[in-house]
Amino acid sequence: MEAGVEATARRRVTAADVAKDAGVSRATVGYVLNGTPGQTISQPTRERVLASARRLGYQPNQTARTLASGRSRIVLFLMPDWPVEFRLRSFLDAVSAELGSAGYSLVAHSHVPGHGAPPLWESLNPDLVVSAVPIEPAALAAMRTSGARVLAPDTQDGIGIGGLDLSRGVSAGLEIQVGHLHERGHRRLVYAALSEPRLSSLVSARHRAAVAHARVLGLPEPPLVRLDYRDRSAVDAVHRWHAEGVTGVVAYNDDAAALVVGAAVRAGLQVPDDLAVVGHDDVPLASMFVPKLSSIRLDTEALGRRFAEAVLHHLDRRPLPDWIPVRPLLVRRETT
Amino acid sequence: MEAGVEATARRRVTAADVAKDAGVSRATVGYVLNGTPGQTISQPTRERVLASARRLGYQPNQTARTLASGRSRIVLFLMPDWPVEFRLRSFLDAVSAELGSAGYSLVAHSHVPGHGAPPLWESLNPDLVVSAVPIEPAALAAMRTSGARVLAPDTQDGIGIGGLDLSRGVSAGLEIQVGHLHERGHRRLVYAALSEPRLSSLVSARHRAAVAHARVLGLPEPPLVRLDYRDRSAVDAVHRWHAEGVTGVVAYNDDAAALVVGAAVRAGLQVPDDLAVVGHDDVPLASMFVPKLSSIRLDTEALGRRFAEAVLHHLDRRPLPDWIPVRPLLVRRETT
DNA sequence: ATGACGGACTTGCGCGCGCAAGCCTCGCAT
DNA sequence: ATGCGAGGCTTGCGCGCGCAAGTCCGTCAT
Repeated sequence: MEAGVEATARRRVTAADVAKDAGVSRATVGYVLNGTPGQTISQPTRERVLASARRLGYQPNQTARTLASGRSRIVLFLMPDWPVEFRLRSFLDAVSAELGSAGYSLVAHSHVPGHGAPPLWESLNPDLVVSAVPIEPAALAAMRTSGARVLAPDTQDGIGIGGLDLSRGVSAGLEIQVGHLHERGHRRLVYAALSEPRLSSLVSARHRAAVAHARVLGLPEPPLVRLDYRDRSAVDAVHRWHAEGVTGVVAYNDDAAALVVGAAVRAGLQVPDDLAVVGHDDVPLASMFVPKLSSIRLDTEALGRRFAEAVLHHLDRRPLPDWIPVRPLLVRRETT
Repeated sequence: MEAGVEATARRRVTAADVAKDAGVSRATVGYVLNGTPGQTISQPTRERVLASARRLGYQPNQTARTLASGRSRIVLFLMPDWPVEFRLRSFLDAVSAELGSAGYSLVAHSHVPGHGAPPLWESLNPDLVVSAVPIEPAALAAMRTSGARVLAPDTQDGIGIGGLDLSRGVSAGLEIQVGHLHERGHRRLVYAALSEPRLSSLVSARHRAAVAHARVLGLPEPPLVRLDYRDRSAVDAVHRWHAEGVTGVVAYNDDAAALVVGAAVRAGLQVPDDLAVVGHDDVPLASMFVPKLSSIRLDTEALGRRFAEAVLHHLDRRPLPDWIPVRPLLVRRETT
C-alpha cells in the first residue's frame, strides 16, 4: 500500500470548486452538468465548465444529490435468504444491467431474519424496494414512512411481485414437470424437496401448484416429502415409494432430484423405469450427474429483462405493460 | 394494494417535527436520540423527546446523516462475478451479521464488467470498499476521490484482501487436496476446472498453488485442464488421462469433480481405483453424487467472522490483529 | 426614447442532520 | 451582594446539491 495516498486525501472536489475554477456560479455548474431543461447556457460557458469539471476530476456527491432531489436512483431487491444459485444470479445480472442503462443501481440483498443489522432500506434510501416475498406489515410501514415505495407480493403464496407475476413462470414450470411424468405414463407421483428451511415457503407454494395441476390431470394428489441429504431419509423414502407404487418424482430443484436419483441408484432401482425424476432449474450439475437429470430450464435472463422493464415502468408511474410469460423449457435427459 | 396508502403519503417526519412536538429545539432532539457524549440533558426532557419520537414514528434520514457526518456506515464488498454458491453465501451472511452488530451494513455486490450501470460506490458512498479482486488503478482513484477508503489485494494472484489474507485458507485447502492424493499413492496428477470464464483468475491462482505444493512433495507438476460440461471434453480427458497414467485429479470445486467423476463412470473406469478425485467446497451435492465425492470443507462462517473483525479494525484504524488461519477440513468419501 | 422580452446568468433557499459555540439560570463559594 | 462555574438548553453554521426566483443586459418593436 503506497503511503502517498493518505497524504493526497485532501477534501473532495465539489461543484463550488468547479464553479470557482470556471469563473461562474455554482448553479451554472449544476445546470451545465445536469443539462437542466429550460436553462439556456452559452456554448463558451458550457465548455469552460465541462473543462474545469474534467480537469478537477469532479464527481457529484450522490448523497447530497439524493438529499436535495429526494431520489436516490437505487432499487433495492429483497430476497429471502434463498441460496443464490446460478439461475437467480443470471436473473439478477439481467435486472441489474437493464436498470443500469436507465441510470438506476440495483442492490440485491438477502434478508437474514433476526440478525440485528441496521435495515438496509434505511441506509440506502432506495427509490423503490422490490421484495420477492411478503413483508411483515410493521417492516412495510417502516419502509413507507422512510419514504420508499414498496412493491411486494400481496399473497402469502408466492414470488409474485406487485403486478409482476413471476410466479406464473414458476407454476408453468411445474405444469410441465407434472405433465411430462403424466405423459410418460406415471400416475402416482410425489413432490420432493430438500428440508432446507430457508426455502420452505417457496416449497409449499410450488407444492400447492403441483397438487393443483395433478388434479387437473385427474391424478391423485402428490404428497410433499422433505428429504435431508445428511441422513438416510432419501434412501428410506425411495424404498417406501417403490413399495407403495409411486413411480414419478417431481423435484423442487435439481439438488432434490439428484438426491432422489442417487438414493434410487444405491437402492438398486432402475431409473427411469422403476422411478422417474424431473428436476427444476437445469443447473450445470444436472447434465453431469449419472444418470443425467431431466430438468426444467427457465430463461432467467429474459425473465430479468422483463422484470426490470416492469420495475422501470413502476418507477415512472406508468401503467404496467402486459406481462408476456416466459415459457419454461423441458430438458429431457436420462431420468424420465 | 390499498388505495389509502398514497393518500397517507404525507411528508416524512423529521427531527424538527419531533422537536416541535416535544417543545424543545432540534439540536436537543439530536442529542437525546444520539446520546451525544458531553451533552447533559435532564431526565424529563429526555423522556419527552423519546416519547414524541416514538409517537410520531421518527426515523432519522440516513442520507442527511451521511451528508452531515461524512460517514455512511456502509461497507461495500466487491466480488468479481463469481457464482455465489452456498459457501460464499454463508461467508457473506457471517460477515454481514458481524458488521451489523457493530452498526454497519454490508452491501455485497458482484461487479459485472462493462454493463453501463452507475458505479455502486458512488451511489452508496460507502465508508469502506473491500474488494476481493484487484481494482484497476482508474477505478481505484475514482473511489478514493469519492471519499471512500479502499481495501483491495495488491497482488494479481488472489483473493487476499489488504492485510487480510484470505488466500491462505485457500492454498491450505489445496495442500490438503494434493497431499491427500499423494498419501493415497497417486503420483501423476492433473488440476481440473470448469471452463467458466468468470472464475479464470481464481482457477489460475489455485492452479499455481497446486503446482507449488506438488513440487514440495516431489511430484510432477499437475497440468491445468479446463473442461466444459456441455461437450465431450471431460470424457475425452478421462480417456487421455487413463492412457497417460494419470490417476489423481485435483478439482477446482465440486462441480468440476462431479464432471470428472461422471465422465469416468461413463467411460467404465473404476473410481477411485483407476481415477481418484478430490473436490473442493463440499457442496450438498457432493454427498448425493454417486459415488459420493471427497471434498474440502472450509468453515466459511468462522472465516466470515474473522474477516468482519478485521474489517472493523480497519474502519476504526486500529492495527490488525494476528490473522489466525481457518483450517480447511478434508471430507473423505468414495472418490479417493 | 421607451418599454417589452428573452437570453444568460446569479442569488438564495431548502433537503435533514451533526455539532460547535453561545446563552440563560441556578446554586454555591467568597 | 457579587462572582463564577456548571447544568441545560438554543442558535446557527455547514455538509453538497437541486432548483425557483431573481437580476442584468442587449435587442427589437413601437
